[in-house]
Amino acid sequence: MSVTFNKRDPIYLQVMTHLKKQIVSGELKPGVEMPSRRQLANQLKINPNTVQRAYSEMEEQRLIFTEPNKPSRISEDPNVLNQLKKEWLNQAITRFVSAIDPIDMDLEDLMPMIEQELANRKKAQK
Amino acid sequence: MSVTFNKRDPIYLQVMTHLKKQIVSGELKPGVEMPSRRQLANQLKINPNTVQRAYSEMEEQRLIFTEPNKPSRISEDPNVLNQLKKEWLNQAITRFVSAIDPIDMDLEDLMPMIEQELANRKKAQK
DNA sequence: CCTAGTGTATTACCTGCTTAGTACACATGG
DNA sequence: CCATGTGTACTAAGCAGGTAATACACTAGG
Repeated sequence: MSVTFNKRDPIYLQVMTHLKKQIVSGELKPGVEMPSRRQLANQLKINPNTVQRAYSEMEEQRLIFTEPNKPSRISEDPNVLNQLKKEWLNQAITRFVSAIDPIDMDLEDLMPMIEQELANRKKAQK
Repeated sequence: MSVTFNKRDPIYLQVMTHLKKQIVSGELKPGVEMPSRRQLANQLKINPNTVQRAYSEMEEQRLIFTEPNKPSRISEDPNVLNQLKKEWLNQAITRFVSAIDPIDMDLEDLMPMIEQELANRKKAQK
């Protein structure tokens, strides 16, 4: 796992977003163990407290759960996971439409640009 | 002009985004006078310095220009304006694709949701 | 002339984020 | 039994960025 942080947003939020993305994509499956706070902090070159903040907020959102003295794990509750995907998708669309709205272009003309960008991503992935 | 600010992002950035949006949409036409720093600040219930910061950054980006002791005005340079639209569109698509990428859905299935959201916006606009 | 309105500049304050340093309870493996 | 690794909690410090208060130079209009 590697993340490139921007300077604007708080690190703990970027970590959360990164993890949520992995949950949505299925990279992080329900029930799977998360890296420990200290491990992840070491890996990302950040402070363990910052990871802790990300984790504890995700725990509040029921996305992960922690049994005493054991590594945190991804939630297995289908409701929670579906809700996450739902909100993730919803936010993506809302933001996109909000950005696209002031532009004088039809949706049909945007499609090819989106497909182009999707293709670029797959290319860069390998 | 009215804006609803979120608490996370700096106000001056939100003001910039708001103004850029208006430029992109054509609400703010080239050469038109901007509201004065104090006026806009008063209207948005924020500090004049915050507006000043937004304005001066937009001036650096050549989106507005200011003759001494006169209200700032929207740029009339077609290159600058086209560049803005280009970047705006580009960013919208990049962000959207980045958000949509981890989701296991085809573009065809997303289209109706986008159109739905677009319709909602027009409805709420009036 | 002088008041009110421009833009501009400087300074100080304040909040939030990050880091660091400890400390504690508990479980596990050697 | 003990060393190590979990999660958790608390405090302190510092840093950076955003915001606010104030003052200044200039212009236009009454």
